[in-house]
Amino acid sequence: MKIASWNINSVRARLDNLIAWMQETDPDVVLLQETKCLAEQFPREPLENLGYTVVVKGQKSYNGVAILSKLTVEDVRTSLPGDENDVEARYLEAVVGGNTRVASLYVPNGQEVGAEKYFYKLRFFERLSAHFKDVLSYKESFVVGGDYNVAPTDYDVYDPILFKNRLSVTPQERAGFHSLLNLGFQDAIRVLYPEDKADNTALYTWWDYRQAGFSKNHGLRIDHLLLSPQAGGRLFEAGIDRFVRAQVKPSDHAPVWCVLKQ
DNA sequence: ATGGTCGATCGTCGA
Repeated sequence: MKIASWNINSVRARLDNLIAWMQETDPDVVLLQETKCLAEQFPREPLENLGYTVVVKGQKSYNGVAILSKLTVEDVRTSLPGDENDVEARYLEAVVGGNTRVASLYVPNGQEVGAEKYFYKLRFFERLSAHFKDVLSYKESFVVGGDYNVAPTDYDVYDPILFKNRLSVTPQERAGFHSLLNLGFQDAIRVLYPEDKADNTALYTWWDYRQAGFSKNHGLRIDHLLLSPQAGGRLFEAGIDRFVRAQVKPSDHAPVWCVLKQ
């Protein structure tokens, strides 16, 4: 089972890129973030024509997450518990293929360290921890793919000195991400590409559109696939489809994917 | 250096 996650930065602006990438890489399940449209504006039909069931949590202009699956889809959940006043479309969960629960996650960017949105981001991690504590008690494997907007360590940052205490790398944000690992999740990329052995500059998933970030490889690793212990035991392969970021009219993020046995 | 480049939407916000 191949599961891929991609912050697409508008599914309507990027539909051709999405279809070409899916035809080339043939994932069973795709987790999308920043689809940036209402559910009724989502381009379902061309994706259904490729053989995928399409599940959407939409929002006008901002955010938006989706799950595309060639496998059966059951038990869909469309929001993250813990704040009934939060209407932002950032979380979608479903069971695919009967034995694997997946979630498409778009953690708040945080805007600026200390801003109101920054604290919303930190609270969002607390809500994720509380919800995942529950989900990890279920029988099926659980894979959470998405844009976490956190570079977990300095190995995930092209210039750690420049980035010191900036958004996405503050100790508080990293603690939020790490609290998920402490629940028992594994970071799929780091299981197969450990920090001390890998070419960490090849593992970035986001590059700023501005100042030619991609051509200079000024990147961050902020998109992740977290695997429950059961899912971790099935891990066979993982990678980042960096070539997608080099194409015409790209998203500022590259997809991250993993293959689980069975 | 407080810029720069995108997308949604159409002046400006969010990233």
